[in-house]
Amino acid sequence: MAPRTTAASVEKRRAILDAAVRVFAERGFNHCRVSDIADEAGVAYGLVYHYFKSKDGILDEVFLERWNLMLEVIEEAAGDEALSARDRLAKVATFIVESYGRHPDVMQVVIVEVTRQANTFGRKHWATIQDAHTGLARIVERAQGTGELRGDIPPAFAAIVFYGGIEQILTSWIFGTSPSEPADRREAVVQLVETICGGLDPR
Amino acid sequence: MAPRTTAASVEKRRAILDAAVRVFAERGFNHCRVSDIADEAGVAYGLVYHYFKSKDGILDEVFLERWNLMLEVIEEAAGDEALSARDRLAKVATFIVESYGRHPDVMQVVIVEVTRQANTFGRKHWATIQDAHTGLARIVERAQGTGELRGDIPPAFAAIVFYGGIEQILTSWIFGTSPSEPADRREAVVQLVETICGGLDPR
DNA sequence: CGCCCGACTGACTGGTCAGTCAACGGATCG
DNA sequence: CGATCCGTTGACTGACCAGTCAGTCGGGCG
Repeated sequence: MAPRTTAASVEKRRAILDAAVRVFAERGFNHCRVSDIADEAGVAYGLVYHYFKSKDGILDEVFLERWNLMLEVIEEAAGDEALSARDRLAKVATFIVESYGRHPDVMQVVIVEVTRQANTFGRKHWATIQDAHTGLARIVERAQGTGELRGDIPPAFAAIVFYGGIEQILTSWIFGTSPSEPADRREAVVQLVETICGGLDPR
Repeated sequence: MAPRTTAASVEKRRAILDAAVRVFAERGFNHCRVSDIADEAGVAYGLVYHYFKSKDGILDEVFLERWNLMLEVIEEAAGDEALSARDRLAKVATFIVESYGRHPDVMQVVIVEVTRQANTFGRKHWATIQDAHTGLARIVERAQGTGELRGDIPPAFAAIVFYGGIEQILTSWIFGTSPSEPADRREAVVQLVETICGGLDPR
C-alpha cells in the first residue's frame, strides 16, 4: 500500500501506524473505530485508507514489523557460537522483555490482538508465530547435542514452555501492573532462565 | 437469567450454551452472530434472549463454569497433604489438559476468547484469572517452606511461568494439531512438570 | 503562469447484527 | 371450559461502522 516515498509521507504513514497501536492497545482491535485511529493521528478519516488497505492490514503490519525483529534476534542468538545455551535463551527473553519496556503498547497489541486470536489473526499468522518456536527449539536442540542441556525433553516442547512463560509474564504485566524499573525487567529474565534451565527443585 | 427450573427448560438452556461453545470455537466470539448460536441449537433467535441476558453474558457463563471447576481442583491439590509438590502441580496440569481432551471447544473458548482479551473479557475476569495464579503460587510457596522446592524463585513468578507453559501447550494444540491419544496428553503433563521442576540443565 | 499529480478531506452508503417485542400455542389449574 | 402462565417464535428496528469517492488543496515543473 505504501504509495509515496517522500520523507513527509513516510512520516505521516508512521504517525498513523503509531496512532493505531495506541488505539488498539487502549480499546482493543475489535472495539475501536477506524475514525478513532484517524482522530488519534490528527488526520482525516480517508487518509488512513490512502496509506493502508484495510483496518486488518494495519494490524498485520504492526504485528509483522515487531515479530520479524524478534525472529532476527532468535536467529542471531541461535547462530552466535560464543554464547552458552542459557545466554542464548536470555538474549531472546531480554529482547522480548525490553521490547515491552520500550513499547508496551506494541507488545500488548502483538500478544493480545494477534498471537492469541485463534480464529482470525492468530490463524492467519500462525506460520510466522511458529517460526519463533522453531528457532527456540533449534537453540535447545543444539545444546542437547553438546550435552549442555538434558536430552530427554523434546526441544519443540521446551521451546513452547519457554515462550509460554515469557508470554504469560508479559500478560500479567499487561493486565496488572508493569514493572516500573528496568532492573525489574532484567530480574524477570534472569529468573525465567533460571526456572527453565535450573528448575524449581532444590539445588 | 435462568428463569425456569423445569427439567425441560434446564435442558434447553444447556443446549443453547453448548451450541454457543461450538459456534464461538469455530467462528470466534467476535465473528459469529447470535443467530448462528440459535441455528446451531435448533432454536428460535429470540429464545436465546429468554435464557441469557446478552451475547457477552453467554461467554461469561461459559468461562466461569469451566474456570470455577479449575479453581476447585487447584484448591483441592493445594490442600491435599498426602501429595508431593510435583504431584500437586501434575494434578492441576492434568485437569487442564484433560479438560482439553474432553472439551477442546470449551477450552479454546476459555483461553482464546476470554483469558487473553486484555481490553474486554480478560480485563473483566482478571481477578478470577488471578485466583488461579494465586492458588498455584501457594502450592509453590508451601513446598519452598518444607524445602521441597528451592526458595530463591518468587512463588508468584513460578506460578505464572507454570501456568504460561500449560496455556502455550494448549494454544499450540488449538492452532496446530491436537494430540489424538490420551497417552500423548499424559506425556505432556509429565514433561511439563519435569521441565519446570527438574529444569533443562543436565541431571 | 497554468497544468498536473498526489496528498488530503469527510460526507455518505451499504451492509451487518444485537437486542426487542407482539403474538402464538399448549399445558395446567380452578 | 375459560383463564393464566410461560416457553417459544422470528420479523423488525436502531445503531454502528468499514470502506468509498467526488472533490479540494498546494507544490513542483514545463
